[in-house]
Amino acid sequence: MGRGKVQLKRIDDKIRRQVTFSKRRTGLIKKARELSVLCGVDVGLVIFSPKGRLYEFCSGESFGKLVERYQIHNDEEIGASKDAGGTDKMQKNNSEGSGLRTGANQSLKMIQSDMEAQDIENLDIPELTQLEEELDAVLRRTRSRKVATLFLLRP
Amino acid sequence: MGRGKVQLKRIDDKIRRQVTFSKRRTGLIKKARELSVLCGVDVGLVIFSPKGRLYEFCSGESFGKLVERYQIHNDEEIGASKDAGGTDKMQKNNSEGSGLRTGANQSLKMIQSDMEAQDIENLDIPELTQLEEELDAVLRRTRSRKVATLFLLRP
DNA sequence: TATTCTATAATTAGTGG
DNA sequence: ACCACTAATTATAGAAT
Repeated sequence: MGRGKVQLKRIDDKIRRQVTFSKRRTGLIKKARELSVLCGVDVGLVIFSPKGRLYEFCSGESFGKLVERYQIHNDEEIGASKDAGGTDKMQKNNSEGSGLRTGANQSLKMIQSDMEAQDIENLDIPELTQLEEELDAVLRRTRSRKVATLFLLRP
Repeated sequence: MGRGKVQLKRIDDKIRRQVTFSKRRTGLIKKARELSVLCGVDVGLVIFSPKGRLYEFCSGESFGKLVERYQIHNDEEIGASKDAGGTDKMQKNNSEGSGLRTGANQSLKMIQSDMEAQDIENLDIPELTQLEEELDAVLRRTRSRKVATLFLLRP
């Protein structure tokens, strides 16, 4: 799917391999999501990068739950619904000229510095779990605020 | 990809849904294999059909092996989440005896203080949007790290 | 229900920023 | 390492089997 045909073997060139990894990983996750939505099925997908970083997609329940189901799949299955995926965005910068008001953007700055710190790499499971929950909560709050602002505080 | 455009919602017609499931499932597994081969990465994929049938793909070692490892850790570290069964937990034990290591939990503390601050209430739309994206990214990273840890850091 | 045909939609390899 | 572009490959919706 592109200018050249694809050979089913490991791409030698490191750069090209990384680029392909990035593109195809995104595409694969997208297709996993489409399958789960279009057909109403549960899909779990994990991708380990060469450096041990993990990318995952999971429709509905958590990956852990899916794994549990995997173990008992010979018996029967249950149904559930939720959403876990997301699009890959990760842009940074716009540090100063963004028109951010001081005082009000403390949260934002905290998150930014948090993202730059590599501390996450050193957290253990309980810490990661707790952080996950907290982030999830903050994200919900942020989205709520956003929607509320959009609907209620129009100029 | 076909005679008609695709709408990202569950296909109503049972027959069409099943046909699509069959085709896309095949395609998804093929693409998972291509990604793993082309880029030399490990990929695990599980698909539960509505009727409980399981389809899977796994590069390298079997998915079952990964699942076993996952389960071991799941029992050890977060076995408590089993009895709850729900998605919403939100306990806030973060005192100090929680076993959090100083240094490594900088991120966590930042988020915690962030949550306590009410600054989010004062952000405008662009700020909220940016914060939303950053949180989404951090959350994704956190979950990735968590699963990666579960899979890779066996004792 | 799965597979084949094939016109068309979707993905992506190569390229440049 | 990510974004946009575009040509070309690949996947697949619909129909038929």
